Amino acid sequence: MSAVAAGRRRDAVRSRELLLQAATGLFAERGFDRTTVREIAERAGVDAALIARYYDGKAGLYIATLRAQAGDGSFRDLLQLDRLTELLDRLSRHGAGPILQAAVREHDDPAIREAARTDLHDRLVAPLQARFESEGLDRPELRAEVAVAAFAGVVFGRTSGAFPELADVSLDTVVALTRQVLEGAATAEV
Amino acid sequence: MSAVAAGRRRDAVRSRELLLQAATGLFAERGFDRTTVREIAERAGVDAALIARYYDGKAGLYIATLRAQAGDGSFRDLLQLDRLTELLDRLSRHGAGPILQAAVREHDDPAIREAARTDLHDRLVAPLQARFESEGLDRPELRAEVAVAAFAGVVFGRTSGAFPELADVSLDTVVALTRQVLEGAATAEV
DNA sequence: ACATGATGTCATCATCTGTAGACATCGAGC
DNA sequence: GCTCGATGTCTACAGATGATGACATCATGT
Repeated sequence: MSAVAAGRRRDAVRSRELLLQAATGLFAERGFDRTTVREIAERAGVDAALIARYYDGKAGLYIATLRAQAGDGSFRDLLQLDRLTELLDRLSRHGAGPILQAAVREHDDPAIREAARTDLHDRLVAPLQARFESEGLDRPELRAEVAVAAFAGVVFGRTSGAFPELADVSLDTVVALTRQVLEGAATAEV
Repeated sequence: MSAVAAGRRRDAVRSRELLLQAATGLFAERGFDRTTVREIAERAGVDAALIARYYDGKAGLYIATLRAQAGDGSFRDLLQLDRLTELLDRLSRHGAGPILQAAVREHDDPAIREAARTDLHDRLVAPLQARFESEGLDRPELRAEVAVAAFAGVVFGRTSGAFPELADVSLDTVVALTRQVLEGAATAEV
């Protein structure tokens, strides 16, 4: 019988997937540094040594979660209301995720730095930049970067415990506020 | 001869001060977790064991740096141009510092969490809140929190390495952009 | 059925980190 | 000059962490 078709008790593909999902959740909740390979393995119900085997270590697994997230959504820009709403909702609930974390903290591992930087740019900065360009604004990339940075600040602020009001407010309200903050990056005279 | 008046070879006050300064710099550059007591001691030119003796451990030293910064500046709000300029300048140069770091990441130690939260509120949120109140805006505290969170995002974005344009741009330009971002939090309809 | 590669498990290592305590040395007051 | 508290230095420990390799077990093709 084909191994792929049957529900195998030993299934490398499945183990990889379990690790990837567990890692995605934990990295989003606690960040890269504060997450241990043993925690990931425990949540995945898998032995920790498999991280080294299948992902060449913790850093490789982190990059894999980046790559996985990279394909999960559209590339619409943050100023489209549904996009902003969806992102704020998901990120407030499950944690900021590896891409936004790169906006706020530099990683030690150069491979991680580069992968995160690329993803952040492609998924969040570039779409906004394109919009600003099409609107004829000057310095579109700079404006897009500022907007994404401010967006990251709001997202982290919602989960950091430092802003009680911001943490408790309704999604719609945060969306309205954040939208106006992003507009600020577009309308500033530079 | 009085011990305090003379330049003593053994001087606890001086050792404490050296540790505090070294810790302030390192915590700002790398954050709490990534800074080790041995690094702090080395930069201070002092033995690491003195951290435990004089500050009751790493967490105590961190809180001491918070307290020290708490008294170093005025309590003007971020929308005063000179205040915004001064802060953006300093934080871009020396790193975000412990207070803003609390805006973005939750600390493990409850004592640290509480101290950082209080300082963040008193020094940044409350002044903005007062301004918004005096302008007759609704939800002044929420607006102030959003503004500070966005501000933190911009500051971290400048040093995270993820935003090349933002990192390189002149101080005046960042100030103009950030100011408009903060205004967004004030003008949004909620 | 058997050989072989794939997959999983386990024990262990090397390193780093914060902390504590023993010990040494200095300096002020008598 | 001596004593004793203050200050500094050194070693070591206990826990955590990422990584590694040896070994066991399963599944597949023949």
